Amino acid sequence: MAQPAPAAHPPSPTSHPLPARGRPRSERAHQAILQATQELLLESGYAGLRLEHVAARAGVGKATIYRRWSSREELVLELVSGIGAPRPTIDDLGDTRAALVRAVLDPIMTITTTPFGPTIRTLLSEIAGSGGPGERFRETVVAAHRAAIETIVARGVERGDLRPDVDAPMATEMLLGPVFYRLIVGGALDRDLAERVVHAYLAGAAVPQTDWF
Amino acid sequence: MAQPAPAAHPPSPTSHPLPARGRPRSERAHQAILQATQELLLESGYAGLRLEHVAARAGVGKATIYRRWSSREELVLELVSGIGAPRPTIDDLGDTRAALVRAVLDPIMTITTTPFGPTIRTLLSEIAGSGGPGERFRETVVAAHRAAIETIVARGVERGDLRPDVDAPMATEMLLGPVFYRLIVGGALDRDLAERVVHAYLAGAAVPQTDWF
DNA sequence: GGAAGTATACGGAACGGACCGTATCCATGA
DNA sequence: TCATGGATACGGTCCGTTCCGTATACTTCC
Repeated sequence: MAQPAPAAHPPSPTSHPLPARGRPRSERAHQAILQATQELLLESGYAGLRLEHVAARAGVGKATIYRRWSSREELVLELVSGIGAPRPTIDDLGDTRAALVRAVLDPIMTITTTPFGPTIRTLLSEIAGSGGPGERFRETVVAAHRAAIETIVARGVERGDLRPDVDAPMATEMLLGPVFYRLIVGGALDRDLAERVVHAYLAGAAVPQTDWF
Repeated sequence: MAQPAPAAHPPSPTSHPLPARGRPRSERAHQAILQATQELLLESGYAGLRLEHVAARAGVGKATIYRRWSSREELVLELVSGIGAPRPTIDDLGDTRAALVRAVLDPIMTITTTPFGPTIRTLLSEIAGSGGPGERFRETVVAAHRAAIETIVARGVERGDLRPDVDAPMATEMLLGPVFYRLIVGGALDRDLAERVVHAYLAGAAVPQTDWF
Protein backbone atom coordinates (compact mmCIF):
# COMPACT_ATOMS: atom_id res chain seq x y z
CA MET A 1 0.00 0.00 0.00
CA ALA A 2 2.23 2.85 1.15
CA GLN A 3 -0.28 5.51 0.39
CA PRO A 4 1.45 8.80 1.02
CA ALA A 5 -1.54 10.31 -0.64
CA PRO A 6 -3.50 12.15 2.00
CA ALA A 7 -6.97 10.73 2.05
CA ALA A 8 -10.43 12.04 1.49
CA HIS A 9 -10.53 15.66 2.35
CA PRO A 10 -7.45 17.34 0.95
CA PRO A 11 -7.57 18.21 -2.73
CA SER A 12 -5.88 15.86 -5.09
CA PRO A 13 -3.84 12.92 -3.88
CA THR A 14 -0.96 13.50 -6.20
CA SER A 15 -1.40 17.22 -6.33
CA HIS A 16 2.06 18.68 -6.23
CA PRO A 17 2.08 22.34 -5.64
CA LEU A 18 0.96 22.23 -2.05
CA PRO A 19 2.98 24.79 -0.14
CA ALA A 20 2.53 22.49 2.85
CA ARG A 21 1.57 25.14 5.29
CA GLY A 22 1.37 24.22 8.91
CA ARG A 23 2.53 21.11 10.64
CA PRO A 24 2.75 18.13 8.28
CA ARG A 25 0.78 15.02 8.98
CA SER A 26 2.50 12.33 10.94
CA GLU A 27 3.21 9.18 9.00
CA ARG A 28 3.76 7.41 12.28
CA ALA A 29 0.23 8.22 13.40
CA HIS A 30 -1.11 7.06 10.06
CA GLN A 31 0.52 3.66 10.33
CA ALA A 32 -0.37 3.30 13.98
CA ILE A 33 -4.04 3.84 13.14
CA LEU A 34 -4.02 1.20 10.41
CA GLN A 35 -2.16 -1.23 12.63
CA ALA A 36 -4.54 -0.73 15.54
CA THR A 37 -7.54 -1.06 13.25
CA GLN A 38 -6.28 -4.34 11.91
CA GLU A 39 -5.65 -5.75 15.37
CA LEU A 40 -9.01 -4.69 16.73
CA LEU A 41 -10.83 -5.98 13.67
CA LEU A 42 -9.42 -9.41 14.40
CA GLU A 43 -10.37 -9.20 18.04
CA SER A 44 -13.85 -7.77 17.72
CA GLY A 45 -14.95 -7.88 14.11
CA TYR A 46 -16.32 -4.95 12.19
CA ALA A 47 -19.52 -4.59 14.16
CA GLY A 48 -17.57 -4.51 17.40
CA LEU A 49 -14.93 -2.11 16.22
CA ARG A 50 -14.90 1.12 18.27
CA LEU A 51 -13.06 4.07 16.88
CA GLU A 52 -12.28 5.22 20.38
CA HIS A 53 -10.50 1.93 20.95
CA VAL A 54 -8.61 2.37 17.72
CA ALA A 55 -7.55 5.85 18.77
CA ALA A 56 -6.52 4.67 22.22
CA ARG A 57 -4.46 1.76 20.97
CA ALA A 58 -2.84 3.86 18.28
CA GLY A 59 -2.04 6.53 20.82
CA VAL A 60 -3.94 9.03 18.75
CA GLY A 61 -6.88 11.38 19.09
CA LYS A 62 -10.09 10.55 17.35
CA ALA A 63 -9.89 13.78 15.39
CA THR A 64 -6.64 12.55 13.86
CA ILE A 65 -8.50 9.58 12.46
CA TYR A 66 -11.30 11.68 11.04
CA ARG A 67 -8.79 14.00 9.47
CA ARG A 68 -7.73 11.07 7.24
CA TRP A 69 -10.87 8.98 6.80
CA SER A 70 -14.37 10.27 6.67
CA SER A 71 -15.93 7.35 8.54
CA ARG A 72 -15.30 4.05 10.20
CA GLU A 73 -16.41 2.26 7.06
CA GLU A 74 -13.93 4.16 4.91
CA LEU A 75 -11.08 3.30 7.20
CA VAL A 76 -11.84 -0.39 7.34
CA LEU A 77 -12.49 -0.81 3.65
CA GLU A 78 -9.25 0.88 2.73
CA LEU A 79 -7.46 -1.51 5.02
CA VAL A 80 -9.15 -4.58 3.62
CA SER A 81 -8.77 -3.55 0.02
CA GLY A 82 -5.08 -3.01 0.60
CA ILE A 83 -4.60 -6.43 2.12
CA GLY A 84 -6.71 -8.57 -0.14
CA ALA A 85 -5.95 -7.06 -3.45
CA PRO A 86 -2.87 -7.62 -5.47
CA ARG A 87 -1.01 -10.90 -5.87
CA PRO A 88 -0.06 -10.52 -9.52
CA THR A 89 0.51 -14.27 -9.84
CA ILE A 90 0.16 -14.64 -13.53
CA ASP A 91 3.17 -16.79 -14.04
CA ASP A 92 2.09 -19.30 -16.60
CA LEU A 93 3.06 -22.82 -15.74
CA GLY A 94 2.16 -24.31 -19.06
CA ASP A 95 -0.37 -26.36 -17.18
CA THR A 96 -3.90 -25.04 -17.35
CA ARG A 97 -5.20 -27.18 -14.55
CA ALA A 98 -2.39 -26.20 -12.20
CA ALA A 99 -2.84 -22.55 -13.07
CA LEU A 100 -6.54 -22.72 -12.31
CA VAL A 101 -5.92 -24.44 -9.00
CA ARG A 102 -3.54 -21.71 -8.09
CA ALA A 103 -6.02 -19.03 -9.09
CA VAL A 104 -8.67 -20.58 -6.85
CA LEU A 105 -6.24 -21.25 -4.06
CA ASP A 106 -4.99 -17.69 -4.01
CA PRO A 107 -8.11 -16.10 -2.51
CA ILE A 108 -8.48 -19.12 -0.25
CA MET A 109 -5.04 -18.56 1.17
CA THR A 110 -5.72 -14.87 1.55
CA ILE A 111 -8.85 -15.67 3.48
CA THR A 112 -7.35 -18.31 5.70
CA THR A 113 -3.88 -16.98 6.38
CA THR A 114 -4.25 -13.22 6.58
CA PRO A 115 -6.33 -10.94 8.77
CA PHE A 116 -8.33 -10.33 5.64
CA GLY A 117 -10.31 -13.53 6.11
CA PRO A 118 -11.94 -13.07 9.49
CA THR A 119 -12.45 -9.46 8.62
CA ILE A 120 -14.10 -9.82 5.27
CA ARG A 121 -16.80 -11.97 6.77
CA THR A 122 -17.86 -9.07 8.93
CA LEU A 123 -17.74 -6.75 5.94
CA LEU A 124 -19.79 -8.77 3.49
CA SER A 125 -22.84 -6.59 3.91
CA GLU A 126 -20.89 -3.45 3.17
CA ILE A 127 -19.20 -5.05 0.19
CA ALA A 128 -22.43 -6.39 -1.27
CA GLY A 129 -24.09 -3.03 -0.83
CA SER A 130 -24.24 -0.65 -3.71
CA GLY A 131 -22.45 2.03 -1.80
CA GLY A 132 -19.17 3.55 -2.88
CA PRO A 133 -16.92 1.68 -0.46
CA GLY A 134 -18.05 -1.71 -1.68
CA GLU A 135 -17.50 -0.51 -5.20
CA ARG A 136 -13.87 0.13 -4.46
CA PHE A 137 -13.46 -3.36 -3.06
CA ARG A 138 -14.92 -4.87 -6.19
CA GLU A 139 -12.72 -2.77 -8.41
CA THR A 140 -9.55 -3.84 -6.66
CA VAL A 141 -9.81 -7.29 -5.17
CA VAL A 142 -12.43 -8.87 -7.37
CA ALA A 143 -11.33 -7.39 -10.63
CA ALA A 144 -7.81 -8.68 -10.08
CA HIS A 145 -8.98 -12.23 -9.58
CA ARG A 146 -11.31 -12.08 -12.54
CA ALA A 147 -8.57 -10.84 -14.80
CA ALA A 148 -6.24 -13.58 -13.66
CA ILE A 149 -8.76 -16.31 -14.33
CA GLU A 150 -9.80 -14.98 -17.71
CA THR A 151 -6.17 -14.86 -18.77
CA ILE A 152 -5.66 -18.47 -17.79
CA VAL A 153 -8.81 -19.55 -19.58
CA ALA A 154 -7.86 -17.72 -22.76
CA ARG A 155 -4.45 -19.36 -22.76
CA GLY A 156 -6.01 -22.73 -22.05
CA VAL A 157 -8.16 -22.38 -25.14
CA GLU A 158 -5.20 -21.34 -27.27
CA ARG A 159 -3.22 -24.25 -25.96
CA GLY A 160 -6.02 -26.68 -26.76
CA ASP A 161 -6.64 -27.69 -23.17
CA LEU A 162 -10.05 -26.06 -22.98
CA ARG A 163 -13.02 -26.32 -25.28
CA PRO A 164 -13.07 -23.51 -27.83
CA ASP A 165 -16.71 -22.88 -27.04
CA VAL A 166 -16.12 -22.57 -23.29
CA ASP A 167 -18.21 -19.89 -21.60
CA ALA A 168 -15.22 -17.79 -20.64
CA PRO A 169 -17.04 -14.99 -18.84
CA MET A 170 -18.60 -17.57 -16.55
CA ALA A 171 -15.27 -19.09 -15.55
CA THR A 172 -14.79 -16.72 -12.63
CA GLU A 173 -18.26 -17.41 -11.30
CA MET A 174 -17.81 -21.15 -11.59
CA LEU A 175 -14.39 -21.19 -9.97
CA LEU A 176 -14.64 -18.53 -7.29
CA GLY A 177 -18.34 -18.96 -6.62
CA PRO A 178 -17.74 -22.02 -4.45
CA VAL A 179 -15.21 -20.06 -2.42
CA PHE A 180 -17.70 -17.30 -1.73
CA TYR A 181 -20.34 -19.91 -1.04
CA ARG A 182 -18.28 -21.49 1.69
CA LEU A 183 -17.25 -18.14 3.00
CA ILE A 184 -20.89 -17.49 3.79
CA VAL A 185 -22.31 -20.92 4.41
CA GLY A 186 -19.31 -22.52 6.01
CA GLY A 187 -17.13 -25.44 5.05
CA ALA A 188 -13.44 -26.02 4.62
CA LEU A 189 -11.43 -23.52 2.63
CA ASP A 190 -8.32 -25.42 1.66
CA ARG A 191 -6.36 -26.91 -1.17
CA ASP A 192 -8.70 -29.84 -1.42
CA LEU A 193 -11.57 -27.48 -2.21
CA ALA A 194 -9.54 -25.76 -4.89
CA GLU A 195 -8.62 -29.02 -6.55
CA ARG A 196 -12.12 -30.41 -6.47
CA VAL A 197 -13.60 -27.21 -7.84
CA VAL A 198 -11.17 -27.16 -10.72
CA HIS A 199 -11.69 -30.83 -11.40
CA ALA A 200 -15.44 -30.46 -11.46
CA TYR A 201 -15.14 -27.40 -13.64
CA LEU A 202 -12.90 -29.13 -16.14
CA ALA A 203 -14.44 -32.57 -16.26
CA GLY A 204 -18.10 -31.65 -16.14
CA ALA A 205 -20.81 -33.69 -14.50
CA ALA A 206 -22.57 -35.03 -17.54
CA VAL A 207 -21.78 -38.39 -19.02
CA PRO A 208 -19.31 -37.66 -21.83
CA GLN A 209 -20.82 -38.80 -25.06
CA THR A 210 -24.46 -38.13 -24.70
CA ASP A 211 -25.40 -34.65 -23.83
CA TRP A 212 -23.57 -32.32 -26.16
CA PHE A 213 -25.24 -31.37 -29.26
CA MET B 1 -32.35 -9.69 38.22
CA ALA B 2 -30.91 -10.60 34.95
CA GLN B 3 -33.69 -12.98 34.11
CA PRO B 4 -36.83 -11.05 33.36
CA ALA B 5 -37.84 -12.85 30.23
CA PRO B 6 -39.75 -16.05 30.78
CA ALA B 7 -38.82 -17.30 27.35
CA ALA B 8 -37.43 -15.57 24.35
CA HIS B 9 -39.93 -17.27 22.14
CA PRO B 10 -43.57 -17.64 22.93
CA PRO B 11 -45.00 -21.02 23.45
CA SER B 12 -45.36 -22.24 19.94
CA PRO B 13 -48.84 -21.91 18.53
CA THR B 14 -49.25 -25.63 18.70
CA SER B 15 -47.68 -26.01 22.12
CA HIS B 16 -49.77 -28.33 24.19
CA PRO B 17 -49.93 -28.46 27.91
CA LEU B 18 -49.37 -24.91 29.01
CA PRO B 19 -52.17 -23.83 31.30
CA ALA B 20 -51.89 -20.43 29.61
CA ARG B 21 -52.21 -18.27 32.63
CA GLY B 22 -52.71 -14.58 32.21
CA ARG B 23 -53.49 -12.65 29.11
CA PRO B 24 -52.41 -14.53 26.01
CA ARG B 25 -50.07 -12.91 23.57
CA SER B 26 -51.71 -11.08 20.77
CA GLU B 27 -51.38 -12.77 17.43
CA ARG B 28 -52.41 -9.54 15.82
CA ALA B 29 -49.48 -7.71 17.38
CA HIS B 30 -47.16 -10.52 16.33
CA GLN B 31 -48.17 -10.28 12.71
CA ALA B 32 -48.16 -6.50 12.75
CA ILE B 33 -44.56 -6.51 13.97
CA LEU B 34 -43.44 -8.89 11.24
CA GLN B 35 -45.30 -6.92 8.62
CA ALA B 36 -43.84 -3.61 9.74
CA THR B 37 -40.38 -5.11 9.90
CA GLN B 38 -40.68 -6.36 6.37
CA GLU B 39 -41.84 -3.02 5.05
CA LEU B 40 -39.16 -1.05 6.84
CA LEU B 41 -36.45 -3.47 5.80
CA LEU B 42 -37.31 -2.75 2.20
CA GLU B 43 -37.35 0.97 2.79
CA SER B 44 -34.24 1.32 4.90
CA GLY B 45 -32.27 -1.91 4.81
CA TYR B 46 -31.05 -3.74 7.84
CA ALA B 47 -28.55 -1.15 8.97
CA GLY B 48 -31.21 1.55 8.80
CA LEU B 49 -33.89 -0.42 10.53
CA ARG B 50 -35.00 1.25 13.79
CA LEU B 51 -36.98 -0.80 16.22
CA GLU B 52 -38.81 2.28 17.37
CA HIS B 53 -40.04 2.75 13.83
CA VAL B 54 -41.10 -0.86 13.69
CA ALA B 55 -42.99 -0.44 16.92
CA ALA B 56 -44.60 2.75 15.75
CA ARG B 57 -45.73 1.37 12.42
CA ALA B 58 -47.00 -1.81 14.02
CA GLY B 59 -48.89 0.21 16.60
CA VAL B 60 -47.02 -1.64 19.30
CA GLY B 61 -44.75 -0.87 22.22
CA LYS B 62 -41.09 -1.72 21.95
CA ALA B 63 -41.41 -3.97 24.95
CA THR B 64 -43.88 -6.08 23.04
CA ILE B 65 -41.22 -6.70 20.43
CA TYR B 66 -38.58 -7.64 22.96
CA ARG B 67 -41.01 -10.01 24.63
CA ARG B 68 -40.91 -12.12 21.45
CA TRP B 69 -37.44 -11.59 20.04
CA SER B 70 -34.32 -11.02 22.02
CA SER B 71 -32.79 -8.55 19.60
CA ARG B 72 -33.18 -6.77 16.31
CA GLU B 73 -31.01 -9.40 14.68
CA GLU B 74 -33.21 -12.24 15.92
CA LEU B 75 -36.32 -10.59 14.59
CA VAL B 76 -34.95 -9.95 11.14
CA LEU B 77 -33.33 -13.32 10.72
CA GLU B 78 -36.48 -15.13 11.68
CA LEU B 79 -38.32 -13.13 9.10
CA VAL B 80 -35.78 -13.85 6.38
CA SER B 81 -35.41 -17.51 7.22
CA GLY B 82 -39.13 -18.00 7.11
CA ILE B 83 -39.51 -16.60 3.65
CA GLY B 84 -36.38 -17.75 1.89
CA ALA B 85 -36.59 -21.28 3.05
CA PRO B 86 -39.06 -23.81 1.88
CA ARG B 87 -40.02 -24.35 -1.73
CA PRO B 88 -40.20 -28.13 -1.67
CA THR B 89 -39.90 -28.27 -5.44
CA ILE B 90 -38.69 -31.78 -5.82
CA ASP B 91 -41.00 -32.71 -8.57
CA ASP B 92 -38.90 -34.77 -10.84
CA LEU B 93 -39.26 -33.84 -14.45
CA GLY B 94 -37.35 -36.77 -15.79
CA ASP B 95 -34.92 -34.22 -17.14
CA THR B 96 -31.79 -33.76 -15.08
CA ARG B 97 -30.73 -30.59 -16.78
CA ALA B 98 -34.12 -28.95 -16.37
CA ALA B 99 -34.27 -30.00 -12.74
CA LEU B 100 -30.87 -28.47 -12.06
CA VAL B 101 -31.82 -25.25 -13.79
CA ARG B 102 -34.87 -25.06 -11.62
CA ALA B 103 -32.83 -25.71 -8.49
CA VAL B 104 -30.48 -22.87 -9.36
CA LEU B 105 -33.27 -20.61 -10.46
CA ASP B 106 -35.20 -21.06 -7.24
CA PRO B 107 -32.90 -19.05 -4.99
CA ILE B 108 -32.41 -16.57 -7.78
CA MET B 109 -36.12 -15.95 -7.93
CA THR B 110 -36.34 -15.65 -4.19
CA ILE B 111 -33.63 -13.04 -4.27
CA THR B 112 -35.00 -11.07 -7.16
CA THR B 113 -38.75 -11.28 -6.70
CA THR B 114 -39.36 -11.29 -2.96
CA PRO B 115 -38.76 -8.51 -0.50
CA PHE B 116 -35.97 -10.51 1.03
CA GLY B 117 -33.51 -10.28 -1.79
CA PRO B 118 -32.53 -6.72 -1.03
CA THR B 119 -32.62 -7.60 2.63
CA ILE B 120 -30.40 -10.66 2.48
CA ARG B 121 -27.63 -8.52 1.07
CA THR B 122 -27.68 -6.38 4.16
CA LEU B 123 -27.66 -9.47 6.35
CA LEU B 124 -24.76 -11.30 4.79
CA SER B 125 -22.41 -10.44 7.60
CA GLU B 126 -24.78 -11.82 10.19
CA ILE B 127 -25.38 -14.94 8.14
CA ALA B 128 -21.70 -15.56 7.57
CA GLY B 129 -20.94 -15.01 11.22
CA SER B 130 -20.62 -17.98 13.50
CA GLY B 131 -23.35 -16.71 15.77
CA GLY B 132 -26.55 -18.57 16.44
CA PRO B 133 -28.83 -16.54 14.20
CA GLY B 134 -26.75 -17.22 11.12
CA GLU B 135 -26.72 -20.85 12.06
CA ARG B 136 -30.46 -20.98 11.87
CA PHE B 137 -30.45 -19.44 8.44
CA ARG B 138 -28.01 -22.04 7.22
CA GLU B 139 -30.02 -24.86 8.72
CA THR B 140 -33.21 -23.78 7.04
CA VAL B 141 -32.58 -22.02 3.78
CA VAL B 142 -29.26 -23.47 2.78
CA ALA B 143 -29.90 -27.01 3.92
CA ALA B 144 -33.09 -27.12 1.90
CA HIS B 145 -31.35 -26.11 -1.28
CA ARG B 146 -28.50 -28.52 -0.69
CA ALA B 147 -30.88 -31.38 -0.16
CA ALA B 148 -32.76 -30.56 -3.32
CA ILE B 149 -29.63 -30.48 -5.42
CA GLU B 150 -28.20 -33.66 -3.98
CA THR B 151 -31.44 -35.45 -4.70
CA ILE B 152 -31.38 -34.33 -8.29
CA VAL B 153 -27.76 -35.35 -8.71
CA ALA B 154 -28.36 -38.78 -7.24
CA ARG B 155 -31.25 -39.36 -9.59
CA GLY B 156 -29.22 -38.08 -12.49
CA VAL B 157 -26.56 -40.67 -11.77
CA GLU B 158 -29.13 -43.44 -11.49
CA ARG B 159 -30.68 -42.36 -14.70
CA GLY B 160 -27.35 -42.36 -16.47
CA ASP B 161 -27.34 -38.66 -17.21
CA LEU B 162 -24.47 -37.89 -14.87
CA ARG B 163 -21.10 -39.51 -14.51
CA PRO B 164 -21.07 -42.19 -11.86
CA ASP B 165 -17.90 -40.72 -10.41
CA VAL B 166 -19.36 -37.21 -10.13
CA ASP B 167 -18.29 -35.33 -7.00
CA ALA B 168 -21.79 -35.16 -5.60
CA PRO B 169 -21.05 -33.23 -2.42
CA MET B 170 -19.53 -30.48 -4.53
CA ALA B 171 -22.59 -30.09 -6.70
CA THR B 172 -24.17 -27.52 -4.42
CA GLU B 173 -21.03 -25.45 -4.28
CA MET B 174 -20.61 -25.54 -8.04
CA LEU B 175 -24.22 -24.67 -8.79
CA LEU B 176 -25.11 -22.21 -6.05
CA GLY B 177 -21.65 -20.74 -5.63
CA PRO B 178 -22.06 -18.53 -8.68
CA VAL B 179 -25.32 -17.22 -7.27
CA PHE B 180 -23.68 -16.24 -4.01
CA TYR B 181 -20.78 -14.80 -5.95
CA ARG B 182 -23.01 -12.45 -7.89
CA LEU B 183 -25.01 -11.64 -4.81
CA ILE B 184 -21.84 -10.16 -3.34
CA VAL B 185 -19.91 -9.00 -6.34
CA GLY B 186 -22.77 -7.95 -8.54
CA GLY B 187 -24.00 -9.15 -11.89
CA ALA B 188 -27.31 -10.27 -13.28
CA LEU B 189 -29.33 -12.82 -11.35
CA ASP B 190 -31.68 -14.28 -13.90
CA ARG B 191 -32.60 -17.36 -15.87
CA ASP B 192 -29.70 -16.88 -18.21
CA LEU B 193 -27.30 -17.21 -15.31
CA ALA B 194 -28.98 -20.39 -14.14
CA GLU B 195 -28.82 -21.95 -17.57
CA ARG B 196 -25.22 -21.04 -18.16
CA VAL B 197 -24.17 -22.30 -14.76
CA VAL B 198 -25.87 -25.62 -15.31
CA HIS B 199 -24.47 -25.90 -18.81
CA ALA B 200 -20.94 -25.21 -17.61
CA TYR B 201 -21.38 -27.63 -14.76
CA LEU B 202 -22.63 -30.41 -17.02
CA ALA B 203 -20.42 -29.93 -20.03
CA GLY B 204 -17.14 -29.12 -18.33
CA ALA B 205 -14.51 -26.80 -19.67
CA ALA B 206 -11.89 -29.30 -20.70
CA VAL B 207 -11.63 -30.61 -24.19
CA PRO B 208 -13.60 -33.87 -24.14
CA GLN B 209 -11.28 -36.69 -25.01
CA THR B 210 -8.05 -35.67 -23.50
CA ASP B 211 -8.17 -34.92 -19.88
CA TRP B 212 -10.00 -37.72 -18.11
CA PHE B 213 -7.89 -40.43 -16.80
C1' DG C 1 -73.83 -18.40 36.47
C1' DG C 2 -71.62 -14.16 37.91
C1' DA C 3 -68.26 -11.51 40.73
C1' DA C 4 -63.77 -11.18 42.46
C1' DG C 5 -58.98 -12.53 42.20
C1' DT C 6 -54.73 -13.57 39.77
C1' DA C 7 -51.41 -13.56 36.25
C1' DT C 8 -49.72 -12.02 32.17
C1' DA C 9 -49.58 -9.02 27.95
C1' DC C 10 -50.64 -4.64 26.12
C1' DG C 11 -49.24 0.37 24.39
C1' DG C 12 -46.70 4.22 25.94
C1' DA C 13 -42.99 6.63 27.88
C1' DA C 14 -38.74 7.39 29.96
C1' DC C 15 -34.13 6.00 31.03
C1' DG C 16 -29.15 4.31 31.06
C1' DG C 17 -25.53 3.23 28.34
C1' DA C 18 -22.87 2.99 24.19
C1' DC C 19 -21.16 4.93 20.33
C1' DC C 20 -20.45 8.05 16.17
C1' DG C 21 -18.92 12.16 14.44
C1' DT C 22 -17.92 17.15 15.66
C1' DA C 23 -16.05 20.85 18.25
C1' DT C 24 -12.72 22.89 21.17
C1' DC C 25 -8.48 23.09 23.83
C1' DC C 26 -3.45 23.99 24.02
C1' DA C 27 1.04 22.34 22.57
C1' DT C 28 4.06 21.10 18.61
C1' DG C 29 6.89 21.78 14.77
C1' DA C 30 8.05 22.71 9.80
C1' DT D 1 2.55 31.44 11.01
C1' DC D 2 -0.73 27.85 11.02
C1' DA D 3 -2.26 23.09 10.13
C1' DT D 4 -1.55 19.00 12.84
C1' DG D 5 -0.85 16.62 17.20
C1' DG D 6 -3.26 14.36 21.38
C1' DA D 7 -6.93 15.08 24.68
C1' DT D 8 -11.48 15.89 26.13
C1' DA D 9 -16.22 17.33 26.04
C1' DC D 10 -20.51 17.42 23.63
C1' DG D 11 -24.79 16.61 20.78
C1' DG D 12 -27.36 13.22 18.76
C1' DT D 13 -28.89 8.61 17.79
C1' DC D 14 -30.40 4.24 18.97
C1' DC D 15 -30.52 -0.20 21.52
C1' DG D 16 -32.41 -2.71 25.13
C1' DT D 17 -34.54 -2.23 29.87
C1' DT D 18 -37.77 -0.70 33.08
C1' DC D 19 -41.76 1.17 34.78
C1' DC D 20 -46.60 2.72 34.31
C1' DG D 21 -51.59 2.14 34.03
C1' DT D 22 -54.71 -0.65 31.30
C1' DA D 23 -56.58 -4.84 28.96
C1' DT D 24 -57.65 -9.66 28.72
C1' DA D 25 -57.58 -14.21 29.77
C1' DC D 26 -58.22 -18.18 33.26
C1' DT D 27 -59.43 -19.61 38.19
C1' DT D 28 -61.78 -19.39 42.42
C1' DC D 29 -65.58 -18.81 45.14
C1' DC D 30 -70.12 -17.30 46.17
